[in-house]
Amino acid sequence: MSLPRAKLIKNFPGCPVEATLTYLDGKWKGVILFHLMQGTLRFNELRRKLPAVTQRMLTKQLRELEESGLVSRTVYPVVPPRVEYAMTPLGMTLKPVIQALAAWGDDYVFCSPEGRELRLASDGLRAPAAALEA
Amino acid sequence: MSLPRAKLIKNFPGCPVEATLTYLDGKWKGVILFHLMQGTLRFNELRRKLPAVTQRMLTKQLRELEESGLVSRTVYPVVPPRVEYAMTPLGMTLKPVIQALAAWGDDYVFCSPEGRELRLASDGLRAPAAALEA
DNA sequence: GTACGTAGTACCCAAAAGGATACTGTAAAA
DNA sequence: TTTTACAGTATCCTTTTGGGTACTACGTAC
Repeated sequence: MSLPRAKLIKNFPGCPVEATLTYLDGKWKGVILFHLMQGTLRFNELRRKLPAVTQRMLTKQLRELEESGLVSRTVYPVVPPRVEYAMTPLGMTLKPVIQALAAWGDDYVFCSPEGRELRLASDGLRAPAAALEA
Repeated sequence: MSLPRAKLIKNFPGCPVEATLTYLDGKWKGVILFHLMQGTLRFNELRRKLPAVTQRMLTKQLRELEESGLVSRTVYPVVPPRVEYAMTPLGMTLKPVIQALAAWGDDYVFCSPEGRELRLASDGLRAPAAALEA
């Protein structure tokens, strides 16, 4: 039988947006994907890149990404253990999405230790990120 | 004093991605933004577009979007009440992000009543969304 | 013989998110 | 006279998420 996907999406308008967000959800998935985009990493390498996340949490998020099929986990049967995490081809298709998210964050979110703030470039004294690089 | 934003981001690599996700987080924000992108809506108009969400949840998500400055809420002092929700200029800057999310969802997420599934176009019998439209 | 690095699990707890249900007040329509 | 639409609140409850701490096994370096 054929898959009436288009019909389903018309019954749940906005579903594709929500659907994508479902896979990026979880406190650390965004950052993990961001880092893995730039290359394979071992468990503890990732851990060092995310000092704030606990071992338990990192494992959990990675398992979820693995289950979605966005990230692959390769175990080398050596001792001490060696486990490598990498983006799958499917995961790589997220690149434009991650880039869009990063670009918006760069331009409109002001990140400080006290919290986050959101504003239009024209609102404050601040120039957009592009201008800062110059 | 100048704002050392670039430095902060370098200390929290991946932060811009996470930062953006923070504002899209919440079970219904994606869909709400998706709909408001296409024009102003009254409370109950939105409600009808999202049959699955309760009144309490819709209110909560809208208040959060309002507090972020992404959505505006205009109350007309008439009876019965009339309240309109619209994207702010800041909210409108999210358009490319929402589009990227929607595009990816369209191409790689298969949405069915039983749940969601993720796959590469080449993996299954299914063609990418673009092909279906033809 | 003690400590370190590797990649995790197991167990417990607190906080946040989400959801069901019932209620409000006014005006117009049936 | 009862019902409907509007835009919510209030209260309570369940589920999910996130975090802290301790523990494992193995081999190597000190």
